[in-house]
Amino acid sequence: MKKELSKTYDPHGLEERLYEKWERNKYFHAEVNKEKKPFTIVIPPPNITGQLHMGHALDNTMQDILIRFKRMQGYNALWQPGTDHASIATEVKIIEKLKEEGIEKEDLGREGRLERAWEWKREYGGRIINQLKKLGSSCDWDRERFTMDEGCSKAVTEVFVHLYEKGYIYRGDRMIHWCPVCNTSISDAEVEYVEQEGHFWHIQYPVVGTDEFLEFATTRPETMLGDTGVAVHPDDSRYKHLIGKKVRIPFVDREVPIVADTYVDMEFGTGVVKITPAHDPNDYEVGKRHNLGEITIMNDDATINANGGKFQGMDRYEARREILKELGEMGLLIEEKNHLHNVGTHDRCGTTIEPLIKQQWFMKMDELIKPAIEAVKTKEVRLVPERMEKIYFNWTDNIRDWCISRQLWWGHRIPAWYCKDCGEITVSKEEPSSCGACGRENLVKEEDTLDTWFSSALWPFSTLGWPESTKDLEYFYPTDVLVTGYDIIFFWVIRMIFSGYEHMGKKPFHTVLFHGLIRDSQGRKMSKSLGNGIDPLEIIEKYGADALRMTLITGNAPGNDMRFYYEKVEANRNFANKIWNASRFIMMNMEEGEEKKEVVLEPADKWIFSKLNQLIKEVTDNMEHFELGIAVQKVYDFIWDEFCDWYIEMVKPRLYNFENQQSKDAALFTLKTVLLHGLKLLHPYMPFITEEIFCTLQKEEESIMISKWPEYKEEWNYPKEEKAIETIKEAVRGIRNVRSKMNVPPSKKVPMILLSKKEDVLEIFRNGESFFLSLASASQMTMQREQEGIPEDAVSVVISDAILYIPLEQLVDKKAEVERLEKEEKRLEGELKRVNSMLENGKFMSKAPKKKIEEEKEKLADYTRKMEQVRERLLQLR
RNA sequence: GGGAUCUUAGCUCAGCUGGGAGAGCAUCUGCCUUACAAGCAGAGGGUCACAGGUUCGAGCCCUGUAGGUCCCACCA
Repeated sequence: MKKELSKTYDPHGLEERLYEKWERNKYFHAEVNKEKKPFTIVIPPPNITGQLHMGHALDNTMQDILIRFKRMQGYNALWQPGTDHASIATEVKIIEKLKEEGIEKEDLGREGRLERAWEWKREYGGRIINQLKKLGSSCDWDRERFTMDEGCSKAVTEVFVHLYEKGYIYRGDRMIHWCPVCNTSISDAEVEYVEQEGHFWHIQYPVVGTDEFLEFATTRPETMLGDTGVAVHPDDSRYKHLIGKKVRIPFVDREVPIVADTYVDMEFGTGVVKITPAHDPNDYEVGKRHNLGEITIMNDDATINANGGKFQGMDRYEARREILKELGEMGLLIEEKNHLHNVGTHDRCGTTIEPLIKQQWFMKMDELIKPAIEAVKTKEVRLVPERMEKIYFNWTDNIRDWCISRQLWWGHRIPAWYCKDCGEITVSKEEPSSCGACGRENLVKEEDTLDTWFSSALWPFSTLGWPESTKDLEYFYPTDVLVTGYDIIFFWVIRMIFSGYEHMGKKPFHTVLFHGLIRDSQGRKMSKSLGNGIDPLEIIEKYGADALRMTLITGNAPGNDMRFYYEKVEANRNFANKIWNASRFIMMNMEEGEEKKEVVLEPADKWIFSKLNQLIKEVTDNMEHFELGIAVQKVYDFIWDEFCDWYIEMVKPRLYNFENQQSKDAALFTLKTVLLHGLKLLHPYMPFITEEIFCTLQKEEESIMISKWPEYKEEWNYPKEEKAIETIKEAVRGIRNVRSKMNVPPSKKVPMILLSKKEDVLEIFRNGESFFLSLASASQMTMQREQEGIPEDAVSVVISDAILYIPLEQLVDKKAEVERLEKEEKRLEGELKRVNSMLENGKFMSKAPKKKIEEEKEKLADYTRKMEQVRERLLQLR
C-alpha cells in the first residue's frame, strides 16, 4: 500500500503525532555509552511561572538544532531539561493567587505558604514543558530536573557548606540593595538603572556658631534625617574656612561635622554634599573614612522609622514632600531645579531600590572569579560571538561580593543555625543538634533563602547527579555548548563558569552560544506593558512549529537582535509547502516494487549530486561553527532553486518517457536520494515536515532523527557534468530572457539553432536537447558547426563558445537587436578591461594567490570567447 | 563618563578569517506549463552612512566624523 501525502502542507495534527512518536520511541533519551562520544547541552531552565515567549522559542530552537545535528552525526546527544523555581517571580504569583482567594500570606505561615507553592509547581510547572514540546524540543524528558528537587537542593547545601568552610561565604553588615516592595535584599545584577525626570533641591544648613549657611543640592531631601555629616572638597576655597565646624540639621536637631573629602566634585552643584551613610553607597564610604556614624531612618517598607522624629510612619515620598514644605516655610529651601538622573530600580518589579545597611550573606568573589577570567582569556571557554568577552570581562574585572541571601521563603533555606545562647553560627549539611561553639541545644535556623541564581549556577553538574559521583557526571560533564541570551551573562553564565571550576575542577562547557532579543516589527522589545508580544504558540498553531523555527533562525547571526515579521513566517510556511509538494511529486512518480537496479546516471543527475555534495560540506562546516543562519539559508536555496526549480524541471521529460526505462530509473533514484539528503540537512531546523516526508518516502525507515547525517563523498564530485549543466542553465536563462523581452509566451514554441565550432560544446548541447524543448519552449533544436542557414531575422543569445539563434520572423527588429548586442559588447569590454588590468598588474601577479589568478585567467578566456561571438554576429547584422 | 554594536535594494536583514554586491517581502511584466498560484518565468532597484588610511585589491582591516540601539558606571 502506498502512503500518500495530502495536497497542501498542513502541520495540524502532524506535529503532535510525530512528537508523540519520538517520545514513545525514546529517541530523546541518552544513556551512558562508552562506545559513543557524548554531546551535551543543559537547558537554561525556564521559570515554573513561565509561559513560552519568543525568547524561549529562539533559545530552544537553537539548542534543538545543535542537539539534532549532533545526534545524527552519531554523538550520544543529551539535552538535559528542567525548570527553575525562580524564587521572587513565583512567590509574587503565589501571593497574588492567595489574595484572589482572600488569604493574606501572614495567615498561612511559612510552612503553609511552601505547601501552596509546591502545589502551584505541580499544577503549573509542567505548562512550559508542554509548550517546549510543541516547539519540537528533543530534550531527554526522563531526566527532567527542578532546581529545588532533592538532588539540586543537596548540591546547594554542599556548595554552601563548602564555601562557608573555605571562608568564601560570610555573613556581615554591608550596604545592600533593598526592594521595599518585594521586601528583600537583591544583588547588584538585579538592579536596573532607569533614567528618570527628577528634581535637584538646593537646601541650606545653618553653620553652628556662625551666621553662615551651607548650601547643598540633593535629589533625596528626605534622607537628611539620617545625615551625619556634610562634605566639601579639601581644596575648595569657598568652604575651606568651614572645615571642622558643624552644621545643624533641622527637624532632628543634630549637629554634624563638615568634613573634607576628595570624593566631592567642586564643579558639581554647590560643591557641598550632605552625607547619609546609612542610605547611600558613596556616603557610606565617606562616612567610614570620617567616622561619621550611621543612622538608619527607614523601615523595610521604606517608611520613616523612629529616628525620623515627627516624620515617623510616613512613606519615603510622603516624607520628602512634607520635609520640602517645611524647609520652604523655614526659608532653608533655596530652589528647585529639574534634574534628569538614573535611578536604581528592582528589575523584577520596577520599584526604586533603597540602599540599606543590613546583615546579609555574601559570597566572596575575588578568588572564585579568577579561573573564570582565565578560562575565557585562554579560550578554554569560547564565547560566540567573541565580542561578548568584553561584556564578560567588564563584569569580572569589577566584581563585588555577591549578596546571596534573600528575605523570601520560596527557595533554598540557608543551612545555618544561630545559637540563642552564645550567638554563634553553625553551618552544616545536616541539621545540627547542638551549637558548634558552646554545645548547647538552643538553635534556631536561618530564615533567609538563597538567591535563585545560587542553584542555577550549579545546574550543569547538579542535574547530572553531583554531589554524588555518578556515571552520568563522569560521562556527560563537562557539557558542550550553552545557548543563552546575552542578557544573563552576569546572572548565570559567569556564575556557572566559576562554580564549575570550583566544585568540579573543570569548566562547565567549552562554548557559549549567544543569541539576541526578538523584537517586534518596529524594533521594540516585546513586553507585557506595551502589549506587543507575539505568542509563539499562536504562530505554531497557525503556521506550524517548523515555519516558526525557520523564521527565528534564518537571517540571524549569533548575538544579534532580530525583528519579528509575520511575512517572514509566511515565507517559511511557503517553503514547507514547497518541499511538501516536491516530495509529493516524487512519490507520485515512484513505482511500486522498484528495488535495487543498476543505475546509470545522466549529466543532470551528476550535476545535482555534485551540488548536493558541496552543500553537505558547507552546511556541516557552517553548523560546526554555529553559523546556523548561514547553513539553513544554503539548504533553503539548494532545495528551492537548484533542486525544485532546475533539477525537477529537467527530469520531468524522463519521467514521462516510457521508452527509456533506464533513464527514468536514474532520474527517480536521483530525485529520491537527493531529496532524502536534503531532508536530513534540513531536519535540525524543520524536524516535523522532514520526518513526515522521510518516513512516508521510505516505510522501512524508523525516523529521520536517528538517521545518519550526510557526509561529503569524493565520488559525488562531477566537475565536468557540473560545468556542462551550468552552461545549459546559462543558455536557458538567456533564451528566457530574450523571449520575455520580445513578449513571446511560453506557449509559443519556436525553433532554435545552436552554432558552435567546438565539438565538445556541441556535444553538451546535444545531450541537453530536451532541456531546451521543455525549459525554453523550443519546438526543435538544430545543432551545427557552420554558419549556413541562419536567418537574418533571428535574435541571438551569446554564451561561451556558442551562439544560439532564435528566428522570430516578424517579431525581430533588426535595429533593436543590434542595439542589444552592442550593449552586451560594451558590458564585455568593461569586464575585459577589469580582468586585463588585474592580470597585467605585476604586483597582483606576484602577490595574489595562485587560485585567484587562475580564476581570473579563466574569466578572461570566457569573456574573450563571448566577445568574439558577439562581434561576429554584429558583423553579420551590419 | 567608559564600552559594545549597527548604518548594505523601497522595508527587514545576511554577507563565514579582504578577491567582481545577496535573500525574503514589496514593485513591474508575462504565465492556471498535469508537485506546488502558499506557484512558475523574467525585470527594475544599491557611490555597502561620510572622510581619510593600509593593500595589487576594502562592504569586510585601521583612524576619524555623524546618526541610531544597547550595556556598564552613577555627580550628591
